[in-house]
Amino acid sequence: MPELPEVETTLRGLAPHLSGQRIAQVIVRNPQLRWPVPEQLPAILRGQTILALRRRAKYLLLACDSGTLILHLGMSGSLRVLPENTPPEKHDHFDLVFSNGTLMRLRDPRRFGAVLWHTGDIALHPLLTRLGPEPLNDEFDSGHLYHATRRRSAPIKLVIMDSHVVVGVGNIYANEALFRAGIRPQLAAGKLSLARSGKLVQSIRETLTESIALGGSTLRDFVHSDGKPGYFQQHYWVYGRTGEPCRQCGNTIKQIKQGQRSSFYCPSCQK
DNA sequence: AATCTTTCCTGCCGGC
DNA sequence: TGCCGGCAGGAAAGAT
Repeated sequence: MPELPEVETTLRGLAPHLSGQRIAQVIVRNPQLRWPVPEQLPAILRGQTILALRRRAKYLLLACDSGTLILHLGMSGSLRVLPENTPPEKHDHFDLVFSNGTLMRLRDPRRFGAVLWHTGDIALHPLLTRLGPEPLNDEFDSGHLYHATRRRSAPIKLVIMDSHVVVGVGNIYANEALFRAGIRPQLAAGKLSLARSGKLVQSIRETLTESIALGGSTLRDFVHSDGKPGYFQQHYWVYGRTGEPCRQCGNTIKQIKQGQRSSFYCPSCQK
């Protein structure tokens, strides 16, 4: 499911096909996503050029002539570039059709994704203003995490998944990063030492960076792909491995529930 | 029927 | 008393 590495991979796959393209037509087959796709959007976007693409948290931002198109993949969304006459399938809700004969198509079976439009400074959009730092930027460091966790009784796993603390850490990578850092998911965040904050920051960075690198290998198939772009198999240390032996020490991986989500950890490697 | 995925929102609680 | 932040729980759709 789209976590930050998948979104970053999608961005890198889309960028060469979309930047500089003129939008000839916008097709909204089902506007009922997480929020309704703005009714005026097709009229607004027609004739505009995509100037640049970037990512903030798990939002894809397409800068156009008069504003920014905001895309979110939710839990099940995917984007791909196709020839413009490609027939849509059941969950294909939104197309940007370009004047070069291609289109960008959003498929989202569970419809928790979003297509929104913002004029003016994109950093001021309500969804973006209160976000914490990007996990791969320098401002996300041991001091930041240490300060963000002081006097917090919530489990550390929930705090690193809090987008006000740091963006882009979803359930899979939260579990993997905590294993890598040797920290139990249920540790009260306020009890994390400065040194362990640094270790966790580094672990989050490495976990995401390795996953993005893995995703890069799928870029070749981005256009005309039948598979899900940016969705790749990988070798998890703990995620989904309940009852299996720890790859590091051989003890049994445990599963618990935190904030209605599954957490996985090795009771001997993580303290 | 339960589970999984993201993230915003509601409501309760305690502190000042 | 009112406001604030922290936190738990709930909600959305569909495949399995």
